[in-house]
Amino acid sequence: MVRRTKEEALETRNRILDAAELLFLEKGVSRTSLEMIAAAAGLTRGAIYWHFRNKADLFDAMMSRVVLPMEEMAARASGEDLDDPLAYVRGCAINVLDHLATDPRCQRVFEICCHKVEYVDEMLQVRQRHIEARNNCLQHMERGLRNAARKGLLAPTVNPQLAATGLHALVDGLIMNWVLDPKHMALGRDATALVDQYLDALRPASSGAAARKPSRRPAESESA
Amino acid sequence: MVRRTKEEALETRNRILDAAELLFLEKGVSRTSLEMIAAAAGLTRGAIYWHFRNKADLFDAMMSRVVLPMEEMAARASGEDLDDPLAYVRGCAINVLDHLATDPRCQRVFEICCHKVEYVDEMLQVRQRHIEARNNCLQHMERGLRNAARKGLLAPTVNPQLAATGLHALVDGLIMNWVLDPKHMALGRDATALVDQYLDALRPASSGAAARKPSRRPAESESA
DNA sequence: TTATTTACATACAAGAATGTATGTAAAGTA
DNA sequence: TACTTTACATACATTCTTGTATGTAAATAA
Repeated sequence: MVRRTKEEALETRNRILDAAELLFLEKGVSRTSLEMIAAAAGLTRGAIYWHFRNKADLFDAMMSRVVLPMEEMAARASGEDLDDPLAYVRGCAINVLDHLATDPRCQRVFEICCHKVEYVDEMLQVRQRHIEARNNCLQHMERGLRNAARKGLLAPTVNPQLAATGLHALVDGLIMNWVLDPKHMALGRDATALVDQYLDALRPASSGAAARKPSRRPAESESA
Repeated sequence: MVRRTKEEALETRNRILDAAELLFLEKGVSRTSLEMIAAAAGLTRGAIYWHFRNKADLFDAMMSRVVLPMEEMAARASGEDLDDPLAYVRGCAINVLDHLATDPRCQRVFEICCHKVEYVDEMLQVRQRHIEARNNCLQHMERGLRNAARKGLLAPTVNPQLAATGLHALVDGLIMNWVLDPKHMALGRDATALVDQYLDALRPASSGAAARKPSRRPAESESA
């Protein structure tokens, strides 16, 4: 057998992850054998066991290719020192939705982790990671909204914690529903309007919607 | 072997479904063998194959015990002729959340269909059923909001279709997040406030929040 | 009462997946 | 150059699971 150089080995690793991604998407994680993945990548199971401890480890690596960049993105944007915390929160929400709407790999992996895997045993740690990422996201949002409230950018009746929970649930719900059935709704088109609609409602009556940058309004449905 | 009467057979069937529900929750659907389910119900696989064609059929029956009542509930409430369509929409959203928050079987089954099953092959029909139920729910909501708009209960800037999408995503997101980590948030407590916060934002500026029945506001977080 | 069907239990056949152990040729290293 | 390690491939043993076929005793029907 021709032994590969380090670069080629890394390429092999990525070929494995690519093959796994497609097969997980099509067959589900538990019905995809390592044999199938190896064959799809033009290898044998030996190669997979060299690069990964087992299927859970492989799954984790596949997830990381998509999740790590997003977590880093979230970590970089502290949003503490911005003079418009609401714009930061808005950017967070819209960035995620836009990224999902435009990146095919992100779409595949989201579909897999939403509908093609069972969170039991070793997979529970993936779920735990999801929970922690969510809590982190919620904290960022709540802090942003709290800052906004302090600057008088929110109506005094608004509870920042509740508003953060609501906004996060809205974005999460949009993601889930779009992943469930992408052709039912134009995520890239409506996402901005939906987030803005939610955020506008939090603003004090005086400022209205004028405080943010304009966004396209989606066309009214043609049904009666 | 003592052959059972019809009632006893139906009891057996329910025992199988109960056992499956608990095992699916604990082990995930694909890692739960029919042998395990049979043993947990004090039976053998023969009994399961008598009552169900295969695991997918059993899973479907388990889902139906929870989903059928909810679908019937949704079907009964047309909401067409109510003089307050907004109250109908509000009731829809809050009922689902309340039901989830109080019914343990609903909680288990939601957890299973959200995180313990892979939607591939035969399971795809379960997913399709989910999509159709969602579309139906969205239609009801949109019609309710459209009626509300006609009666001047909504601000003229509100797009009923978009608002329905948003409200549904909000409720869906709340469900998903609560199922993901029930102890992180008090669904029964905050659900009402979150739905009301969303719906209040849709009302014309004049009517404000006074148009609906009062609801408890959750306590402000104690953090700085 | 006899015959039939029901509601299961038991037995069988057969594949499929995993983990590990071992083989191997080339890349890297001293 | 000789040795070691890398990056895989191959082979093996074992365990699970499914579907079906068949057995059977009691309930039900005629």
